[in-house]
Amino acid sequence: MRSLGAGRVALDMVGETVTIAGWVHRRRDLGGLIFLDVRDRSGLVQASAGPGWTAAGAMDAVRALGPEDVIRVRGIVQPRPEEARRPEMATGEIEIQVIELELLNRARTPTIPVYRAPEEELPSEKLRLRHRVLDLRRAELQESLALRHRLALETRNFFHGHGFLDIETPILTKPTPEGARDFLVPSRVHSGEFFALPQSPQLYKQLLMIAGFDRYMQIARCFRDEDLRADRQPEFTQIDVEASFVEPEDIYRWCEGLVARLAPLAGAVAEPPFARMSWDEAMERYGSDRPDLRWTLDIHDRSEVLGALDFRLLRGAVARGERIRTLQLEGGARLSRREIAALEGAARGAGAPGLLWAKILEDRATGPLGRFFRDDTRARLGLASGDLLLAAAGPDRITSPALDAVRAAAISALAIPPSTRHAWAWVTRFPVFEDVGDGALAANHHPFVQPDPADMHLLDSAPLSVRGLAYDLVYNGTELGSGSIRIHDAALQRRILAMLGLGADEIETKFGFLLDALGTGAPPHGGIALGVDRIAARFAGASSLRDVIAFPKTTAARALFEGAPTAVADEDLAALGISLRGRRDGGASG
RNA sequence: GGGGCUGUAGCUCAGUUUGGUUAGAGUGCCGGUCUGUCACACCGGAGGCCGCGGGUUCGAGUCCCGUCAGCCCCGCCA
Repeated sequence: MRSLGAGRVALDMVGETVTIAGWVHRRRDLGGLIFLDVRDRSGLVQASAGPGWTAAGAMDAVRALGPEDVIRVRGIVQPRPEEARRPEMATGEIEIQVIELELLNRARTPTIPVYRAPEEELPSEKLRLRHRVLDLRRAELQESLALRHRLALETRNFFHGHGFLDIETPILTKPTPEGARDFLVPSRVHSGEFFALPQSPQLYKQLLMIAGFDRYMQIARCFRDEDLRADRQPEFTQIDVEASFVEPEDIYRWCEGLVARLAPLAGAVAEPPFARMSWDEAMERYGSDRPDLRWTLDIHDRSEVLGALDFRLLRGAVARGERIRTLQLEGGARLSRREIAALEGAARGAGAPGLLWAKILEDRATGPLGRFFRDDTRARLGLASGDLLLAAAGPDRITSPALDAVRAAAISALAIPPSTRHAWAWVTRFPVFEDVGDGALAANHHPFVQPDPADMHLLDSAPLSVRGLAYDLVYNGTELGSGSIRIHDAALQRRILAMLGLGADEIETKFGFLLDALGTGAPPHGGIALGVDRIAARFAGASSLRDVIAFPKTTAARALFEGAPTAVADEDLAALGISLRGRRDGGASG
């Protein structure tokens, strides 16, 4: 139907007759001479129609074209006149002189424009999602989805090259008590019973290890029925990896090798080995388990110096066993009161009661904290004239997130240049448990993380101090992946589940199949899952996952194009043995 | 579940602070002129449930209450 893509027409084809097919991107009608930009996935090319080379009938057809009409053009590749060349465009040196034009399909005037003038705003996201086929025709989204394809292809090739098998796991699975809410799927055959869509293939990949598959990978769709964010969709895609007889180092090596091959596909850089940092160190130095290491600015514990000042608030904090932690900003004294107040606002927004500060001037220190400085305070803190000291006092669970937020705000306010553009890091040794109050424990990650053997003696006495063989891959402050070595011992797995508050019966009902499998001779194993949507969004420079997903959901978890979810007919529910409680919307449709 | 922002022509937005005659602009669309345009240019025209419902008022795009939708955030979620 066509001889090549519109964007592939090139200068060395001058004189050739070509046939292209695509959409009318734009038409410029000069009267006797008409120019068309013809677009397909490969790009744009200008077609010109004029009486010297285009028959009268074709001329009329060109005159009648509107945007997004689908056409086929046969013509001769010609160089443009000298003064009409556009070297900045891929096909700007040439044009196709129209001999023949066929209208393949008429388009109604697009509700939202595909063509966009320079600096013209995008239509609202609501309309972009409702008219997604038009939005997807834009070069940016075409390129984002093409990037996703290249990432997926390279990923499969990489793991294939390392002996991994791509194995599919079920979409209809067993509801899990832990973690996120499940999407439930009613079983018609077993009325009153439900499948769940997988939150991840976690248990299946462990079962595959136990079954002896050694090295598994899958680009897997995952589902979590939780509220959305710009970086969270109810269905998302993971590069899911698991291997047997491995240690964390093996996983790091594979992931670093993978990322080093993926990054160049998007013009990013990843140079292994990546930085390593324990969770404790990340929280201590950056207040976050996913620190943005493009900036080296870090947090210091200044309890000793600041707690000794005649400042009741700080003395009290230290007396309670709390700490005073600071960020010291070189040149930060140039910030205005208003700008510093914005930093304080960042701290408050993250849950801190406030933020203390001191401006270091030539001969003195000012501000609510600077007023209390002693003669030697400045020297003991290593502060220089022009610096700004920001301090937060309190328990770490308050000061860490607050200083993390302040750090980001300060970097932005002072326009501190990053020391690198691509900061990759492993954050390791996450706590196995988190405190959910009243002495109850929850799994910090999931209940299958292998506790560090060195911490095993703390399991009963100080479970919150137990670190796991768990690790996150962090890129520029975004968590792109998360994994761990798993528990392969049935007794330990049972013990951990019990610590999480599950009764013996519940453990058997919910996890009996796993424990049973572990008892059949499970190899030591571990793995990781990398977020494809996040990787693609980061690499494509997209601010939202929606820009790297063909048909994403809105923040209210709706699909605007096709209109899902939707009510269903009563008879369909009846067949599933389901009746709805209370009112329901009228628009039931089968 | 909670907080914030937004909703006016097909699209992008003014107008809402301080209620007042006929709600504007750009672009797109329709018609016309135009042989080197590429945001073509020029002339003319059509196009509005001011998200929806209620209230206050002589009078509501504008004020109040409710509601729906989109986006951002907290909770939630790795």
